[in-house]
Amino acid sequence: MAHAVTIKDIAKILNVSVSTVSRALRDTHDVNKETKERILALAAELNYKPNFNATGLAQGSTHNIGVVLPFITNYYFSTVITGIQEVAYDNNYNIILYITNDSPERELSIIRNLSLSSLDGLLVSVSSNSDSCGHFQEIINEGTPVVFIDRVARNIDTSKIMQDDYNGAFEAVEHLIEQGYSKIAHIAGPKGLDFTEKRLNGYLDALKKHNISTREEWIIYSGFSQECGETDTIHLLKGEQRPDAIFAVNDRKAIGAMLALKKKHIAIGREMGVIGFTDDPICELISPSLTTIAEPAFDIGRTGCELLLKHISKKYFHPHEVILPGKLIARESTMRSY
Amino acid sequence: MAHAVTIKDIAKILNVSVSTVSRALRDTHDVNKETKERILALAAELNYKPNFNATGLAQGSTHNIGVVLPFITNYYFSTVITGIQEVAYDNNYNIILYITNDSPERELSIIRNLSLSSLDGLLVSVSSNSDSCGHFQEIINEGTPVVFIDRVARNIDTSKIMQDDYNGAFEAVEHLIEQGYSKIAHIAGPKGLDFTEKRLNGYLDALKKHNISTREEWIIYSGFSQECGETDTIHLLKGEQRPDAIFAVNDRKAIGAMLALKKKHIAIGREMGVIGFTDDPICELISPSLTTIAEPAFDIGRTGCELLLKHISKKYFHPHEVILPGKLIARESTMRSY
DNA sequence: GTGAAAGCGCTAACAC
DNA sequence: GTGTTAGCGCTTTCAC
Repeated sequence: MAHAVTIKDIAKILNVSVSTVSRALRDTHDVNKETKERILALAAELNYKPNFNATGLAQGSTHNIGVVLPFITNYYFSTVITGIQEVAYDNNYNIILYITNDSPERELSIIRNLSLSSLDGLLVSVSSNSDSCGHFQEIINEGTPVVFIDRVARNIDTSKIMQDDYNGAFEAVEHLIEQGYSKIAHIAGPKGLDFTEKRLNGYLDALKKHNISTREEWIIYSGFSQECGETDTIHLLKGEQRPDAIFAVNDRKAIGAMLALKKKHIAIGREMGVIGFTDDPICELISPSLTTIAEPAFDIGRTGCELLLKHISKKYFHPHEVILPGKLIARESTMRSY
Repeated sequence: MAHAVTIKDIAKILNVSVSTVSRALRDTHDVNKETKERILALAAELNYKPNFNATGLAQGSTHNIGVVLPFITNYYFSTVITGIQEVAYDNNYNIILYITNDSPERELSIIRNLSLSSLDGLLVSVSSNSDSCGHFQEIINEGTPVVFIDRVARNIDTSKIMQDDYNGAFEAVEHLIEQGYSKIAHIAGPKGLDFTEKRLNGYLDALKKHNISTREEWIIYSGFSQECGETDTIHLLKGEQRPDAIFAVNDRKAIGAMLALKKKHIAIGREMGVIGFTDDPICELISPSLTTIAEPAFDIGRTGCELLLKHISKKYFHPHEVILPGKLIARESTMRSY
């Protein structure tokens, strides 16, 4: 194992003290311009890399940030983490990944076992059903900054990055109206979830703005899965009044809706518009392609990481709440001419 | 910022020396059973957690393993990393993620800038087109263990985890034959890629075993995208002899093939069987659902990480090559009765 | 079986 | 502007 070059080596070769080398390398204090250049040159030549364990020990900081996510095997979270990684890498930070499998118990055990001394900060998206968030507050109290992304803990006073669910839904429904649909149903998520309600409100307000009425039975609450989307749609088709468009709370349910419509030989687009939410790559793969509201997953990761780094570097950085807009991606499933 | 409890604190309280505490905690050397118990009890009570920076500095090891992947926003790699994470977490290792965006330049720059002193080992899946792998050899030479997963660097003597492309393809084609298809085409990847060729050979050998002939124009080399799958299929349909089944090198291309068949109103399953490779979740979402060979993504991650940990703990652990089998998932796209 | 002390690589007072 | 020194939390000889 080749001995890694240290500042001591550089100091010896250049006949200066280690502190001078340290100062030159970090560009702190005044160092004679010429000796500084010599040091920098030699460091580059020897391919010197600082030992993070040592810097960490000496100044109580590591270059690690923890990232706690429910899972990463879907489009949304894997994109979020890619955004985080980009910022972290550019700033010479490592990301340490923890996956909770969306289980509150595992989340708790991860947080409890966290070695805070090896973490400068934490980026977290809480598990669903994680009702108590005391464990996060504890960490913050102990001095480790935490930034929430996407799934935030309401009651904790720290920075949060979310997407604009309300306006995304509003825009989705307005798009349907513009395309000439007027009997618009909403297959929603379960009642009582924050972002589900925001999307519902966006739906209601868009209809209101355009003086379009809805019907109670056109709003169906159920789970997030494709099967739910299918069942909900069958239910809608059986109703007294059949809608001519469906706004689904996410792409999965929209796809379920499309499958149900296909089985009933109802022409998607022409007879019944369908719009989703997320912009999973699958939207483009299916036929007809699915109109949706693209969530700013990558930017959520990036912004979250940038904010966390500010919390880390500035001791008294004030918490920010950032809401990022989504973007309508119009495709075939809402084209009347399709 | 609450002061984290250190072995010094424990030592002071219990009136023993720090070395005794250290020894007790790590279960090394002989420590009086009773004092050891007292130490362990107090450590648990105070919620003592070792400072990885300090242990790392002292014994030249960190608890970090680097993971270098081309991207993580697809099903395969996000599942691989979930597997890695699980093993790492169970063994008290952190994973530090690097994403190359499948760019050889970025890969090189990441590897060159790696602070090896903060990494105990490296798990890597090389970028495509990354022809020179000297940078990995350098790292190994400097004493950091490297394990390759999925996309391996052929010429480097270290552990490698791959999936069984040959037998997966063989099984896929044999499945088609069992279902009664006999004119089987293969839409392959680009020529010259390792795993593409293995899948091609599996295809050829399965046909040979069953004394079924193929035709030169039934084997088409092109890219991995859905569009390529579509184009290839249109090409096949125009040919002199129309095949009655298509084995696609991956699910993406299989989906492209299905889209092309739908446009031509050819019944998938009954008139033309289609089989893919990977088992992307989309296989279940589309209609008809897509038969495929499931790649053992999770196990690849897990096994890779386990192997790396062995390399880290045992100085002279001999390199292993592990080939994990895939699994046939029969769905509608290869049902003649569908 | 246990303690004292040196040292891992680096930073930060403090002197000069 | 630069060197000396102590110390971050832990492990590890080396004594006893």
